[in-house]
Amino acid sequence: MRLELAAKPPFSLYSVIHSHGWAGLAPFTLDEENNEFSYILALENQRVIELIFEEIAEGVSVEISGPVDDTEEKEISDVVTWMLGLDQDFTEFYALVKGEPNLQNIEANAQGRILRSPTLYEDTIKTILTTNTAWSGTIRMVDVVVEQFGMSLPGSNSKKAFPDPAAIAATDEMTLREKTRLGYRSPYILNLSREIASGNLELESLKRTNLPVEEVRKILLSIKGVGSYAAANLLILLGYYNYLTIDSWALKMVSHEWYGGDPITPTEVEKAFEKWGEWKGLAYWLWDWSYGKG
DNA sequence: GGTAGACCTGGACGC
DNA sequence: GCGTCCAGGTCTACC
Repeated sequence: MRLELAAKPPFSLYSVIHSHGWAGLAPFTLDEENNEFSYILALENQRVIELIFEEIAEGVSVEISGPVDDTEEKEISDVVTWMLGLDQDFTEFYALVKGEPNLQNIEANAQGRILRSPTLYEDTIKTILTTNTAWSGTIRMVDVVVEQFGMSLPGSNSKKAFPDPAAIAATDEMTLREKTRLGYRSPYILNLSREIASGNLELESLKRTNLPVEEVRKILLSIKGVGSYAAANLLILLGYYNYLTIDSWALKMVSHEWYGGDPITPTEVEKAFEKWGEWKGLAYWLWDWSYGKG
């Protein structure tokens, strides 16, 4: 079955896919050579399907593995709209950054949407697995979590969906450590899964809350394993751009760009992007780091 | 409120 | 081969 969904213009599936490294993490699959981008999704009724995305003039088309009923179609439509940010509007941001050399062509390339997972739970796990490790380590850890705890796509042993909180909550820390080699991150992942599975933490409600950004950040920071960097990353995925994802890379880039390579602190990074106000997180995210490119 | 030091793991690097 | 270092941070104890 094929589903066509409209996006607020301008839209570029390529820009969403390449907005950060998420497209390279399971259960996303990105085949640049054959121009194929897909995701294995577990529906609320526990049915596992594959979604293959393709850009069309109005937005995106989604090829779904097998027939779906009306309820499933509505769920898929909502999930894809969230993942690709089809309803997001960056008009104000484009107007604000017009004329900034390091943010040129942002509107022409339809940049601004950041690829999301279907659930904030999945994005939180993945964000925790990016901390204090190389990117290759993140790929390995996400792979093994999906492989060990995800449900299989019917007819395929290799294609699996991202596990729901209950699937991980049911295990114990020793087993999780042995199966996944997540190291000290294991208790963080287990704790988060159990809090959500038990109903103590309604993480997904943050996707549609009216709470001020500071309150949302406090909730995110209350999760073990989520510090200032991880919280800023999740806030950007949620559509709040008030905080910067200040990691070791940010310190290196800003030091080179504005401080002659001298050692700096997060305060200097904040100062460097203060002028972009509530859009500063996105301005930092999309900044053209000539040093980094070299 | 600020800051060392420890933390799992696996890949890169030097010898 | 083997040992050491460290990577897109966070937590905790201590001051």
